[in-house]
Amino acid sequence: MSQAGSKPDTKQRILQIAGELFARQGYTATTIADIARELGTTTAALYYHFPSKAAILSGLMAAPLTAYLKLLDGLDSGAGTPEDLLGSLIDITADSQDLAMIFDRDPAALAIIDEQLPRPSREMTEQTIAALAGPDPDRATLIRANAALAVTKAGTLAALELGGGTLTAADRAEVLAVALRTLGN
Amino acid sequence: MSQAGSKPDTKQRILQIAGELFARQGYTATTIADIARELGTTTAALYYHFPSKAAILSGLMAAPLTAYLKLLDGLDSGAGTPEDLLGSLIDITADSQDLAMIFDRDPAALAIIDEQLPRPSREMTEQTIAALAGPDPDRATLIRANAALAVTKAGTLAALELGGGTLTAADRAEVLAVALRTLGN
DNA sequence: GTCTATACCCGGATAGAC
DNA sequence: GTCTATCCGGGTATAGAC
Repeated sequence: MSQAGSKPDTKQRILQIAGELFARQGYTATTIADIARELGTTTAALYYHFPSKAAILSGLMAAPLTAYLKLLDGLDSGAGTPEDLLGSLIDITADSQDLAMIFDRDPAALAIIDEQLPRPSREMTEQTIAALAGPDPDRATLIRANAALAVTKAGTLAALELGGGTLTAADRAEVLAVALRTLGN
Repeated sequence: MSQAGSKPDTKQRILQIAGELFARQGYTATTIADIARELGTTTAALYYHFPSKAAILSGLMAAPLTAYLKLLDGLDSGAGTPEDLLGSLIDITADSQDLAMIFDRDPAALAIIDEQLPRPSREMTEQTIAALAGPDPDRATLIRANAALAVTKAGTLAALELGGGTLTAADRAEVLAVALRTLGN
């Protein structure tokens, strides 16, 4: 609860700073000292707000990861066209921003995340590919599914950069169209 | 020159082992001890063959990096259709295998590579995108160029996995076709 | 060319005062 | 809630014998 209105409480500032640094330098390469310096305090002060470096990463990942898990649950229930799925993936990527980069980048970070995940992230990716590829896919279809998934990530990140951090409606539509075309039709 | 025929000299074995480990765990996360264990010696022995961990990475990157630089030089000379370029990118990715993953994965590894590169890798990527996008690209074209580049990487890696480490002619053709379709035409 | 032993540094984390 | 001081572990790298 703490203060009601303004104060951008320290916890949030830490998360924001860490998010940027992790995205730019990677999780492992970013030190607690880096974050503290940017925050304007000492490393010890950080540990009042978070019990560990891994906890900061978790705090950062919690929301997007929940969204992704929810999306996958929806897949089991059958519903959803490839277009819906690709669109959701674009939105999750855009919302997370920095996170999208960490996700399949720093293996050390992945290991930490995997620990507190109902199922390994690897399986989550495979399930996504399977949903995109449809039943009984041949090699070419699997390749296209992998390619389409890569397009949602790379395309969204490129669009975000072009838009200075925001994903415009037009750019979103373009990324989605390209991803669909990559997938096959 | 050392022994003529058989002996898979230690230097090469180290490079091979390191390549696999770097790809699987990332450069930073892989310790000299990991490599030594796999090699069946101690860490000290490694330093007889390589002066540093970074040197191992460099030894691994030299060939594919040269190929990539040469490819970019060709771009300046005007020649080459997008199809040629995408095809070359697929081949470089397939040849390097492990390396493709390290490339834009571990930022620490990137920093090491950048040190001994005529120009920063970031510029190299930008030049590649520019070549794919063509002159005076609009936003949509830039997004597609980024997407197509991502497809060559993700598609090739997926195909390699399906093929158990080898890129079949059919798979190569499929990846290329998909990348071209992603690009626009 | 490989070993044992160890120096050295850096990063994460803790203790306890203020 | 932040500080100073410090511990501790792990990882790179070196010294020197064999």
